[in-house]
Amino acid sequence: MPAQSVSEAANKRREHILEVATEIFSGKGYRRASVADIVEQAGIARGTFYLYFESKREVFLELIERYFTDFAELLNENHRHLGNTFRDGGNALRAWRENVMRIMEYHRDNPHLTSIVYREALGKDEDFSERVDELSGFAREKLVAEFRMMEEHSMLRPCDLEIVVTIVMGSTVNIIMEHLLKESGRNLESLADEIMSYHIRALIPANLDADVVVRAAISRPTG
Amino acid sequence: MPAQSVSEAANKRREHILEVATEIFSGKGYRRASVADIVEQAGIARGTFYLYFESKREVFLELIERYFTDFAELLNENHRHLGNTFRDGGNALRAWRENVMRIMEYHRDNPHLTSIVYREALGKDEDFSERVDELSGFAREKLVAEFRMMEEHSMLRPCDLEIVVTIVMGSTVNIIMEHLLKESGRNLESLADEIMSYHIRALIPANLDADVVVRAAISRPTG
Amino acid sequence: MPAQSVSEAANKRREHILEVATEIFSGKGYRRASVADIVEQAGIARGTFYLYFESKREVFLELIERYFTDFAELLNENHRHLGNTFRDGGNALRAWRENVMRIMEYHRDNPHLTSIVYREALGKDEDFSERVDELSGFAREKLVAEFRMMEEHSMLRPCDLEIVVTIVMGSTVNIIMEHLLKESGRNLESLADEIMSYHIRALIPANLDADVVVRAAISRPTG
Amino acid sequence: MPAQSVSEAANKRREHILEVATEIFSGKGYRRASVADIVEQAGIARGTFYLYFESKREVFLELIERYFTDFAELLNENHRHLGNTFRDGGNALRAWRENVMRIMEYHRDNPHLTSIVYREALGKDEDFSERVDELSGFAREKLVAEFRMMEEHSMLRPCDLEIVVTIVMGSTVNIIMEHLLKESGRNLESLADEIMSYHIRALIPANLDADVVVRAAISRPTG
DNA sequence: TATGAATGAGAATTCATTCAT
DNA sequence: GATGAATGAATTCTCATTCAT
Repeated sequence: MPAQSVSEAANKRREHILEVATEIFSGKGYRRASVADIVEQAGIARGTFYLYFESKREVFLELIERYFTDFAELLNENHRHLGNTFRDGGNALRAWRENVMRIMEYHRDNPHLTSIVYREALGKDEDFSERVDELSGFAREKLVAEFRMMEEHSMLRPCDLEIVVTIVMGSTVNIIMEHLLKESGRNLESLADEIMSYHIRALIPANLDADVVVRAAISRPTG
Repeated sequence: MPAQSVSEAANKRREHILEVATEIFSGKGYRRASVADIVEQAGIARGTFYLYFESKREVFLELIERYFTDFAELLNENHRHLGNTFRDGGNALRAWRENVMRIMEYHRDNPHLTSIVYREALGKDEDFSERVDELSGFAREKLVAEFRMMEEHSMLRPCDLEIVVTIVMGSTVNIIMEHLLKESGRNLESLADEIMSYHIRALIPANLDADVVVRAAISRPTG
Repeated sequence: MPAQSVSEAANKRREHILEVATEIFSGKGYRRASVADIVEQAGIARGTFYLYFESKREVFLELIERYFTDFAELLNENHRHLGNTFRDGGNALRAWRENVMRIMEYHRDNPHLTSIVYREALGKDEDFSERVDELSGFAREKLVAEFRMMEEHSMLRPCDLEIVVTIVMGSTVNIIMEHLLKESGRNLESLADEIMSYHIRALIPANLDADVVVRAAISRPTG
Repeated sequence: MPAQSVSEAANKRREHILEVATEIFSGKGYRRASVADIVEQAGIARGTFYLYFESKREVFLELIERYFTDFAELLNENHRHLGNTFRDGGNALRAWRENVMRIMEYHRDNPHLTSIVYREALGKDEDFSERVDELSGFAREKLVAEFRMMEEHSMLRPCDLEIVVTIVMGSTVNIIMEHLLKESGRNLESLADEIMSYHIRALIPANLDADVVVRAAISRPTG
C-alpha cells in the first residue's frame, strides 16, 4: 500500500507536470517555453523534472501522443457508432452528426492541447510533424472507411474520396481553430447543423432532395 | 549605369539570400535553421548577411510579408475577376473555378514559402502568427465579399456565411498542404473540378439542379 | 546548517568571481577583458558566471558600486571623526591627518579596485562614468562640509572653497595613483606628513605660524 | 603646384578626419566610437579613412600624440619663460602664474582633446596609457626642474619635491577637468589667482610673509 | 526521491579592416 | 585617389541537461 501510494503520488506529479507543460507550451510555444518555466510553474526542482521525463522534447511528444491516443480513440468510437447505426438500420447521417459533435466537444474541452498540436507541432523544428502526419493519416483512413460505408449504402454521389476527405478534414480543423479555440460564444449544436448541411449537400447523390436529407440529419427533438 | 548595376547586384544578392533562406527555413524550421546555415548555403560571409538583413527574424518576417503581398494581390485579382464576370453577365461559377486554379497554381509554384507560412509561422514561438492571422483575416473578408456577390445573384442557398467561409478556407489550405506540397502528381484541373463540385453542391439553392450547375462550372473546351 | 552553508558557498563563489574579475579588469581593461578570461581564471564554466551575474557589465558595475560603498563609508567615518574631534576640543588637524591616512590605506590595500575606478570607469564607453561622477560629487560635498567646520573654528584663511576642494581632491587622487598603486616603497606616514604640511600651509590664516601648526599636526609619538 | 595642392588637399582631409574623430571619441569614448561614426560624420567613404590612417587605433594615438606635442611644447615654453625670468631678475612667481594661465587656456581651448586624454586614454584597454604615462613623466620632469630653480633662489621651503609635484600635477588636472571642461563660467584669471595663492602659501619658506608674496604674485595692473 | 548549482555547446550579432571597381 | 560591399574573427549570452548532495 505505501509502495502503491508512492507510485500514485508519482503519477499525480507526472500528470501535474504534463498539465502545466500543456498550458505553457500552448501559451509561449515549444521553443520559447523553457524547462525553467515548467518547473517554476509546477513548483518542483529542475532535477525533479528529469526524474519524470527524459527531456523537454519528451514532454511535448507525450502531449502529442496523448492527443493522438484520445483522438484516435474518439475516431474509433465514432467509427463503431456509424457502423452500428448502419447495421441497425438507423439514421446514419444523424450518427455522423453526433460524431461531429463529439469531435467538436473534445477540442473545445482541450483547447491548450489542440493549440499545441495544430500550431506548434506542425513546425519542422523538432520533427514532431512526423507524428502529427501519422495521426492525420490515421484520421484520414477512418474517414475514408466511413465514406466507403456510406458509398455502399448509396448515400454518396460519385466522387474522388481522397479529395473529399482532404476537404472535410481541412474544414474541420479550421472550424476547430476558428470557432472552438477562440471565444466565439457559438452554440455547438447549430455549428454542427451548419457543417452537416454543408457536407451532406456536397456529397449526396443527385436523385435525393438535399433539403429533405439535411432536415432529417439535423432535426432535433423540438425545443 | 554602373551605379544602377551595383544596386541591381545588391538586389540580386538580397534576393538570393531570401531564396536560400526560404529553402532552409522550410527544410529545418525557423529555430533549427541558423544564420550559419543560410550564409553557408548562400556562399557569403557571416557579416554579409547582416549587410542585407537586420536579423534572422527579419528575413523570416520578410518572407511572410512577401507571401502576404503576393497572396493579397492574388485575392484582389480574383475578386476583380469575379466582380467583372458578374457585371458582364458571364459565368460566375467558372470565374470562381478560375480563381481557385490561380490560388492552387501559386501555392504549387511556391511550395517552400507556403510550407513556411502554414507550418512554421503558425507557432507562437516568435509571434509571427499575428501577421499570419492578419493575412487570414484579409482572405476571409475577400471571400465573404465574394459570397455576398453570389448571394445577390441568388446563387447561394440560405447559410451562415461565417461558417461557410471557415469551411472553404480550411478545405483550401488542406488541399494545398496535402495535394500541392507533397508530390501527388495530381492534375490541377481535375483537382479544381472536384473542389468546385464539392462547394457548388454544398452552396447552391435548392431549386437548381446541382449536376447541371456543376457541369456548367467545370466543363472545359473538349480535350 | 546545510542550507546556510550552501548560501555561504554561493557567496564565496560570487566573491571569488568578483575578485578574479577585479584583477582581470584592472589588468586588461573592461573591454579587452572577456567573460572567457574571467571564467577561465576563476576555474568555472561559462554558464556559471551567468548564474551569479547578469552580464559582464553588471560585474563591473558591482565593483564600482563596492568601491562607492566602501569609500563613502570611509568618508562618513572621517567626517564623524573630524566632527567629534572638534566637539571634544581635540586636535582637528591631527584628525584630518588620520583621515588622510585611512584614505591612503584603503587605496593601498585595494589597488586593483582603485585602478578600475580611476582608469577604466572614467571613460565614456560604458556610461560607468556617471556613477563615478556621483561618487566624486559625494566626496566633494563631504570635503566642503569638513572645510566649513574648519572655517567656523577660524582654521581657514579666506578662500574659494570650490577651488580648494578641487585642488585637494585632485592632488589626493594623484597621490593615490602615483604613490600607492605603483610600487613606491614609500612610507605612508611620511607621505601623510608631506601632504598635510602642504595643505595646512596652503590654508591656515595669516596670523598663525605655519611651522608650529604643521608640527602640531604631524608630530607623532617619538620614533 | 598641382601636385602640391593635391598634397595640401590631402592634409586638409586628414586634418578634417582628425577633428571629427576628436569630437566623436570625446563624445562616445574610444570603443563605442566606430569607424562608421567617423566616416559618416566626416562625409567620406569607409575605405578613404584607411587611406589616411592605418587603423582606428592610429587615429586615437595621433590625437594623443598631438596633445603630447602641443603640451610638451607649452611646457617647454613655460620652462624657458621661468628660466628667463629668473635670469633677468624678474618676478618668478608671476611668471609661474602666467605659465599656469597658459596651461589653463590651452585646455579650455581644446576641451575634446583634453577629455580624450584624461578620460579615455587612461584605460588599459588599448595600452594608450603607456604613452600617457610618458607624457606625464615628461611634465613631471619639467615641473621638478622648475621647482629646483625656485629652490636655488630660496623660494621654496624644505620639502619632498616628488610629492609636491604629484600634488601640483594632480590638482592641476582636476582643475582642468572640473572647471575648464564643464561649463563653469569661471573667470580664468581669478581661477589662476586662487590656484597660485594655494601653491605659493604651501611652498614658500617660513621667513616670508605669505600674504605679501601672494599679493605680489597675483596682483595685476589695476583694471 | 528530490534538489538546484554547475555545465558547456551553440547561436546571433558586431565591426575593424580589406580590396575589387 | 576614392569608394563601399564584403569579410570573418571575436564576443556575449542562453538554456537543456547532469550530478553531487
